[in-house]
Amino acid sequence: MDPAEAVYAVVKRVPPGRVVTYGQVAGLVEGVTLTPREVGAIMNVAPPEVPWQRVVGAKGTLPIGKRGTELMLRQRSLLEQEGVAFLPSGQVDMAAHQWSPEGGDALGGLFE
DNA sequence: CGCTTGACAGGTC
DNA sequence: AGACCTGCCAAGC
Repeated sequence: MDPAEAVYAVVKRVPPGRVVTYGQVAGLVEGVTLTPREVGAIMNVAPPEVPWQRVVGAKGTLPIGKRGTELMLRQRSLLEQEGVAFLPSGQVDMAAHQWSPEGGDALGGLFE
């Protein structure tokens, strides 16, 4: 299986209003050895059908830096539409929105 | 074939 | 709290 498709499959499992970290995705992908960097590189070329905006840094940070804030603003916009709360610092509220593969909705109560 | 770079993560200074 | 270093694996040059 191509690493890229494996990553897409994982990201697609992330429900709206939830986010995962690059490291998490890297660890969730089975059969393929990946690193957070690989995930990022793959996200960069992810097709529209993949909710790449739900993948954020370990601290809820958005991939700002190389690409400029342009991408970040679009990502924040998409996430806000899904009900994701952003901190004043411009990061995702991880405590309330980080997704767990086990049980998937472990933080569901918190989200309400 | 080896060095550099990369939407990261974690620990240390 | 912010800056810096190391580890990770793959792809590009």
